[in-house]
Amino acid sequence: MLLKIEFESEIPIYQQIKNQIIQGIALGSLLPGEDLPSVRQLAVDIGINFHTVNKVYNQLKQEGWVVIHRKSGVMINPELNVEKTEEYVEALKDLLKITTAEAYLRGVSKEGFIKMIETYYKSYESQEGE
Amino acid sequence: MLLKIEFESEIPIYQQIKNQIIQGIALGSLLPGEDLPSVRQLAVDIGINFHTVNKVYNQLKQEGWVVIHRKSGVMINPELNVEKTEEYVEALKDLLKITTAEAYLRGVSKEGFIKMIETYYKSYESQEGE
Amino acid sequence: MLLKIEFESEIPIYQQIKNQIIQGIALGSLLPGEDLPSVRQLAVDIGINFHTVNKVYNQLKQEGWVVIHRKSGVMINPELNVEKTEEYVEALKDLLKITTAEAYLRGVSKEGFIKMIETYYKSYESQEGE
Amino acid sequence: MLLKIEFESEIPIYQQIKNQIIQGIALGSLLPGEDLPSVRQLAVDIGINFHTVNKVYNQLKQEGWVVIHRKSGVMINPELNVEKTEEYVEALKDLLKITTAEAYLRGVSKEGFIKMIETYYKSYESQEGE
DNA sequence: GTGGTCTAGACCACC
DNA sequence: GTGGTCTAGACCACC
Repeated sequence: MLLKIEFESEIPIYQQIKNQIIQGIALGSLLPGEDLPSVRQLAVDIGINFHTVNKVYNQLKQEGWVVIHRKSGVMINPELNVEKTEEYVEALKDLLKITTAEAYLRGVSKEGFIKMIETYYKSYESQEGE
Repeated sequence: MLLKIEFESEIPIYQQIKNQIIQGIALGSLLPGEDLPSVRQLAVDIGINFHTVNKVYNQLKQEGWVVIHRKSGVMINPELNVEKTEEYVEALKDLLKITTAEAYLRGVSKEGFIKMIETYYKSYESQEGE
Repeated sequence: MLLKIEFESEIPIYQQIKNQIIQGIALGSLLPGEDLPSVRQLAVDIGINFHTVNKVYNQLKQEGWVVIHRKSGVMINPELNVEKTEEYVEALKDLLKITTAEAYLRGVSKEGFIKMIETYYKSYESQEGE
Repeated sequence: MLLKIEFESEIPIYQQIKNQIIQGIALGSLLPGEDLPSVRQLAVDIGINFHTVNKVYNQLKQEGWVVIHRKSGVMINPELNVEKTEEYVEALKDLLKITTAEAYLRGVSKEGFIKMIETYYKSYESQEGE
């Protein structure tokens, strides 16, 4: 698990970490039940304050991606308790609505857009059953 | 052009306005060359500070969506000077990467995801040539 | 809205604040749509650090009790988006199981226990329809 | 006496053990005068540090649930020296106040709440006189 | 003026 | 050694 943080990015550091962990799970490079570095260790590795990592882990816990154990630290939730809630789908639709609008106007073809989606989905699905 | 602002949303108001204007262009409800309300008029209509509208218009101009004339106000850029820059495509890919990862893990099928994309694209393409 | 914090309590300050806000909602002393003090103001009022209040408000938001608006601050969620999820009911049962066990052994009668429950429920229901 | 510890739970392990022993007494599966496993034995059985078990037993002794003899080990207090102290009742009330408030707001009816209480009490009372 | 992010450091509970 | 809580203070985005 290698995290690449862009400190100059407008995306907050804690969000970048969250994103990469969720992507790691989708890609299969982080498996359910797998340990994550401790709050303090990851902070040192990345070179940030441990509170920032703490915030990430707590949000991931709240959303069902990880479980936190006082003793043994943090691990990817063995039962990945995340769902396709109505709320989530609505937020996804809103995001895609504006994203496709701009993409369309900038000349990204429907086919090109869908091709990207398929590429990413394939990279996740290729992990299944392994 | 009717803007619906959700004041409780976590999306900044200026971003909501930008999004809806870009979507309006994609949907054909805002046509190239069409006038937009003045900064002060729109601010009053929505009930926000006119500095916020000012910021929106300036960003839209910066990105090539609108042109601003001191005399005649703001209009949708007749030549829609927006492009599929490498920078834009990279940002789009990054966004889709994390978005598809979470969607996949939450049980949104590739087909379901693509269907959403197609629906939105159709709503934009149906405006073409009119 | 008057908060009474016990600084010597073993219950964390942020938890005490959360509890009292939820109770305030149940008692009708905090109404949906009502403004809460700003993060910094409440911190000053109580005499604690604003980060502690921030944590409270963010958790309350996450659980659907309040909405946070960057400009106008925090208010009780007008639509109180909290539900009787299976997860919640399970946690409630677990809590009541151990609580009743100890109460029973310490000589709290079933009737006495239920009387307490009824008293609290009445205090909440008496607010309905007002 | 079978203890089920959830290591991923946010409830501390020592608290889980305490809870289950108290519930065992209430349910009659642990009888006054009955021997408990030795500190080291229980620690091995559960797979935890023996200091944790030590802490549990000492707290249970402190509260009057068990007696500890250096020679004969730990047993459920034959005289169950626990009482309905004012302090205990106050803490119970505080707990029920916040618990009912949230339950009420999440749509747990008074009747449903009381039904749960009655179920648990019945499971304890059915042991009486045996 | 409002909340959001990040840093820094102290002390604590659990194990 | 692990995470949890709280304080303190800086700087930022939004409005």
